[in-house]
Amino acid sequence: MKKQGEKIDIVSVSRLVGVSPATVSRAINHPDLVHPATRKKIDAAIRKTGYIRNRAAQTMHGRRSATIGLIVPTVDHAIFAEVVQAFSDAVSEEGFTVLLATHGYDLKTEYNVLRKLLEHRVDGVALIGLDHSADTYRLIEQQGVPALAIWSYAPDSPISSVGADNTEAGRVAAEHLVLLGHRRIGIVFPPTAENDRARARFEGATAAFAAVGIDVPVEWMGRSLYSIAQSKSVCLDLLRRSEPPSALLCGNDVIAQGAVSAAMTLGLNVPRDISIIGIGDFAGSADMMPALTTVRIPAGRIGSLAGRHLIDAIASPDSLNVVRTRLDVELMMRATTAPPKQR
Amino acid sequence: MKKQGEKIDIVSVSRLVGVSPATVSRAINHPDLVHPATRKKIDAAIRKTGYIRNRAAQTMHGRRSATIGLIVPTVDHAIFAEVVQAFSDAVSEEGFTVLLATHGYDLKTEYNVLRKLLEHRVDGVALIGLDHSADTYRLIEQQGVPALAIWSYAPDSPISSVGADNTEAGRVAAEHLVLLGHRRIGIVFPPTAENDRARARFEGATAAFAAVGIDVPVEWMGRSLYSIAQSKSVCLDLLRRSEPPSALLCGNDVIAQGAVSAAMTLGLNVPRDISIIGIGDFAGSADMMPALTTVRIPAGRIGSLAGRHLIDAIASPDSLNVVRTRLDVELMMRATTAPPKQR
DNA sequence: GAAATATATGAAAACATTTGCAAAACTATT
DNA sequence: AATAGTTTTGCAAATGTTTTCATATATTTC
Repeated sequence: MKKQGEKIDIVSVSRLVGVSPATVSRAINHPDLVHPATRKKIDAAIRKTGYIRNRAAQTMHGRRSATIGLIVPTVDHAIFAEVVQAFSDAVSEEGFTVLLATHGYDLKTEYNVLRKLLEHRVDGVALIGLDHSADTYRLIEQQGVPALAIWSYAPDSPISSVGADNTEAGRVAAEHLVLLGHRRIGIVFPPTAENDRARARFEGATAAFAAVGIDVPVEWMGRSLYSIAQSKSVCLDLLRRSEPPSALLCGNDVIAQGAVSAAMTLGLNVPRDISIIGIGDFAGSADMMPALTTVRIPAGRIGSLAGRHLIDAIASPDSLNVVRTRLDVELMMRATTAPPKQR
Repeated sequence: MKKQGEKIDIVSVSRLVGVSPATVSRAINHPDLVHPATRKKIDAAIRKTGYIRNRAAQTMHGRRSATIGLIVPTVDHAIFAEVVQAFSDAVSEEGFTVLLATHGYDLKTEYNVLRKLLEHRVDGVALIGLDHSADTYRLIEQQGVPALAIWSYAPDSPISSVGADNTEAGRVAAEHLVLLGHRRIGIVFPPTAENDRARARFEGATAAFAAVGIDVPVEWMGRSLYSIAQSKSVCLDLLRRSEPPSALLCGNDVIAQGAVSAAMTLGLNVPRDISIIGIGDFAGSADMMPALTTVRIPAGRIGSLAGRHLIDAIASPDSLNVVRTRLDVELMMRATTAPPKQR
């Protein structure tokens, strides 16, 4: 259906113009080094032949691959959607393309996809959070590839990071409930084993409760993955107990949405009968009914800042020092929290 | 911090083992062609040196790049999250890595990102839907790269496709409302100019209405991007009219969520006072309160099927025939639709 | 134990580009 | 018109790998 025969590479273009391949290369990569007239002829020939330069050859020569690796746990939920989009926009603007890989919250898989990205000689790599296997950290160090942790801030992170302080996010959520007067509080979180974001939030929250003498009994602690359906069923169990809590602090907005759904299913009025707070402020949280009170993590800003920082690191490979950027979280008081009912 | 000096390539590995580079290459790519003992020594050397093979060199040699381009309008919303994840999983399983690019619903940008992906010599490329610029189609044809349209099914698509019949989705939604007895119906859709999915749904719906003599007046036609907030404000306007419709057909679930939110804000009971139906069945639609009635587009199945089909097409470059795969849509009757109130 | 076959390895060309160096072609200065 | 300086171009080496072809070694068969 098409003439496969005519592969057009840089030398066929150069022949067409009557000039050396080197000049064509320069016309593309350093246009100011070639005579305007020649450049014009070359541009015309490129357009005419439909020549598309081969980045692989370029990469092989030792130049940049113009790709950046982005490794996220999943892209299936709202959680990372915004940060992935913002990051992708930021690096695309500088001519990079994103190599995307997901690991489904499995750190062993994460190591393997990192290897795969390195095979493609990505110019830099961004990971979510700071919980990674020792192998992963070793590989990054050993290959000397610019790396960046997105989403978490920690003053002692081993690699550069751009993110919010999740401990503070947990604390802010907890203090909001306390300030409203709640003392009988349940918390619903995802597994925290290989997830520093969730762990930090959990610790921030429980520390804040402990500081005012509130103790969360184990029967009010729910465990749910990032799924509305699962969270709903967990919260249903929790709220059906004879003495349910008056407020629920949820590890993120998805879990909180499940909690709201569970409460409404049981005929409870949110927030009159039960207060619910999330963390994250995902797209949609502001517009659900009732609007979700939550602690905002500025995903868009984190993503684009991360993209820019990583590109900076790539541009100046000499400065190998770790830079940590911390973005503020913000309490978004909306309609799912209120003072507890008098009883 | 690390010895940058020692770049480890295939020849340094081969030297360490005392064997030729060719043998190392074979040990990696065709292990059965090398003696077990040699292979073992090579594996050890690779592990010891931390050698990571260079796909760029491999690509340059004319082999596969082992990358697949995926171009979506956006990854920011729930809309494409599931399909992107499923697609990525499917192709990763076969050793490919995804080069992700977004164009923000702009077909000119789409053309440019396609070019960028071709520079990286992707082995195949997947696009969303069938509305693409003439330049885009020409480029695909001219470069002879296996291409696949995801998300739309059309019997006459110029390239292979895996998707649902969006016309039918629109029709199914419309007929559900008609069957319930609604005749005063509004519809809220995104711009349909460069979006064949939305256009087909719109046409399917209006055709179904016309077939039973229902005419949707222009003042009951809302236009909203895929944003809950925007949809809410559009629906608020629409529902505040003196004679509001008894049902709303929404272009997708995000818009429907905005509609539900608007209705509740106005103190209307969904579905008693107004029925609302979406299209898509995104994650979360089943669990919102009330649960959204919608027409299910099987995003996960579409994504993984698309991944597999594209890989098949890459594996057998000879068969250049177009194959079109059509997945069924399904009405998900949930809690946001009911017969109209007697009046 | 020789011949025939199968297995394992190496040498070298090929892939498409970039860039340091040198030569050539201009321009400016006297 | 000769010299010096600047701009533009070409040559050729280099990049890291794979694969074809040939050769060497091991295994089987008689």
